[in-house]
Amino acid sequence: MSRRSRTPYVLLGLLATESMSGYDLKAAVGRTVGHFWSESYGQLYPTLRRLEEEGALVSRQEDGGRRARVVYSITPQGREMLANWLDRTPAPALPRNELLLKLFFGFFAPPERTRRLLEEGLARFQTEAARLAHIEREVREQTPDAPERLYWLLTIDLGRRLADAKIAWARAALRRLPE
Amino acid sequence: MSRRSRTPYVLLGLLATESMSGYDLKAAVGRTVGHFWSESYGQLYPTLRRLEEEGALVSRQEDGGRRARVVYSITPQGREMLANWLDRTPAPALPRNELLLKLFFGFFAPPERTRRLLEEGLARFQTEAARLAHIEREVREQTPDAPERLYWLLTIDLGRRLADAKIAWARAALRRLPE
DNA sequence: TTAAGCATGTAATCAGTTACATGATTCG
DNA sequence: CGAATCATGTAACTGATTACATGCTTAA
Repeated sequence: MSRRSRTPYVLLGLLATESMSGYDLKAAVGRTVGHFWSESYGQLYPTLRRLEEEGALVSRQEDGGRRARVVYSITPQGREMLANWLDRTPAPALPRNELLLKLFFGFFAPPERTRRLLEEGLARFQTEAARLAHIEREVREQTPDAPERLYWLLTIDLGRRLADAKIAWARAALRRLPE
Repeated sequence: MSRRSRTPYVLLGLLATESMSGYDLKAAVGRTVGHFWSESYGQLYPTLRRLEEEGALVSRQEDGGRRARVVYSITPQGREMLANWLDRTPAPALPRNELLLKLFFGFFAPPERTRRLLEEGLARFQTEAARLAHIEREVREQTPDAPERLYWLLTIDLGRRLADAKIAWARAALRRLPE
């Protein structure tokens, strides 16, 4: 079910706070929702065009010194489309975790290989935890009065808890592994 | 990177323990790796055929009473293919979490809607935690001597820790939400 | 008899990534 | 001057789901 793309809503959501170009949007996705979402140009630009055709966005050329950019702004219809999507309960995503898949079949690999799998995972989880801690500090310091801030912090909080849980798990798993 | 399908390896991995039909494999995926992986018939059957063409699997017809089934067994080449995949470090998956996406844009929805989002999430996380606890009991009771058991339990352990972290987060988030 | 489960498969469709193409501007 | 960054896009490909098609067997 729900094989509908969510790309339109990511773009509408970000543009609901601030007008931006496609290029800016790509960067904004990475900066703001990057720890739980991603978008590629190949989806982004065609979606922007489609949303404008549907009246959810309007664009204006902007050329000040640098290369001409196309800045998109959300329309009332766009806000309605966003609100409509927010009102629907998200379908649970089909899970896909390749690390766990390899671990599950770990019996068929040399033990030291599985050990390394977990060690590499642990390193990634630690990097992720540090990154989220950094982002949280930034949000707390740099946007003390943004009304969206609570929601941003809540998503970061889950990210941190999940990263911490993965770190604790990887450490425990390494202790339980043979050799 | 790594847009290669992992379907072949899921099938090889399951068949490395026990020969099965495509129908059985679909059920086995749900039963064993279902909490972090999924496969559809549309991927499964063509992949089985391809793997047999490549010499990684062999099939035999089996008709005992019920409808004829095609049972697949892994070959030495298949085991090598599996080992080869296990030896490679998995690429980190691009994250996609629709619940967090909706929460991130929660400022643009009525507060009670965001509250419900979290309540529904909490309910799902609790169901998931209970399901994993049940699976763990089953594995501990029913397969006390399977050599793969440690690896199965490790994947379940992460699932439980993540579910618990999500539950704690959702409760805390509900307390921080306005209204 | 009829519904549920066993069993295998294909066609249509789509979402999404990657690689490629192009060119301006800015900074070291 | 060259590299990095700004900026916008398209084409090719493929992974994957969903819906559909078919028909047998078994138990209520």
